Amino acid sequence: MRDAGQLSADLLAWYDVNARVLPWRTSPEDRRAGIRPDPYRVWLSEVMLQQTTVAAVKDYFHRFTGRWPDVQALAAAPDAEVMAEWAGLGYYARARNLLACARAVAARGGQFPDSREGLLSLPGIGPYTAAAIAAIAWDEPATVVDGNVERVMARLFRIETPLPAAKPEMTARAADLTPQLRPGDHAQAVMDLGATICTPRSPACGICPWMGDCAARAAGVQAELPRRAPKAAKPVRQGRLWLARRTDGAWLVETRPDRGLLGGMPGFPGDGWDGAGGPEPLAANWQDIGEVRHTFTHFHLILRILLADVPQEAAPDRGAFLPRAAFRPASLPTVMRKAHDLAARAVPSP
DNA sequence: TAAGCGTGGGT
DNA sequence: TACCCAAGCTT
Repeated sequence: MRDAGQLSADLLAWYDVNARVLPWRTSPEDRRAGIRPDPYRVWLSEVMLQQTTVAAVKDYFHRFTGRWPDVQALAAAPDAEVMAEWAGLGYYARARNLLACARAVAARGGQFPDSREGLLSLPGIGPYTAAAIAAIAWDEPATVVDGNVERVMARLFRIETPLPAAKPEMTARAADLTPQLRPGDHAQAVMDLGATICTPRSPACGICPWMGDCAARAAGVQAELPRRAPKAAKPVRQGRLWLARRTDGAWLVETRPDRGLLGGMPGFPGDGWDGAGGPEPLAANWQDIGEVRHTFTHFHLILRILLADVPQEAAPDRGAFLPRAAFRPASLPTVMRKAHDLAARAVPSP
């Protein structure tokens, strides 16, 4: 295999031609002119991209930056508005940490820390995101290791050790490859390579700039790497969700606890499936209108949906009625939106 | 350290 | 269909 300098040079040449055009990236002309991207946009995109596909992030990124163009604007936003804008993207702790981080940065004058250590101390910024900001926004020779980099390193160096045990070795290999020249472009180039050529299945080795260097390719095992420890089967949980609709069209909604599943998000009162539920929120003529199936990261969920039309003076024990004009299904987490959609189809609104 | 934490698209 | 997995972080 050639040395690290040759590998990085070929990768950067490939990237100069094949870099993906993404909303949070600067244009090729700006890159050639040495213009760095806005750290706020780099940070926001990196947090959104944690365990989330580029396709899913794009619209959210546009809405967030359109509404909150800088970190001070985001820091000043009400919690509920940010959570509502994040609804549907998942991993809602990210949104809570995003706001906490924005407010910490705003409190220090709106400047993100320029060191990896400083970035790591902020909420929601871990080893990957700190390195990504340092490399992409500051052009520091930080080594980013995400799922793409793990896969590329596993194949290039034929690392047979399963993840996550192999992560330290992959990090070390990736660090060896990180150049002093254009480290930010290098970091993005490895990720683009993993996303577009060195893909999980059917990698396009024939057009890979590292084809001749790849140990897994030489051995014909590229499609089998990286190996992973077997995953535990998802259990099935069952429970109920109560959807109370007032005669004026208001829905009974409660804000979930900050910690735990769907933390900080609005939802319909439930029981028996999330450890945060309770008894039915009010006495009513509940009608079982069907079930909602939803899969979370670590369990399958089957929910019976109970719907009731209740009088204007109904006084719930849990949650509060959200007026029709203020109720937007798009501001609910997906499982709750599914339940609402079922109810809206089941019985015509008053 | 390992579990908890969402969702949507691809195969 | 069922499974994989995606620019991970927190506790």
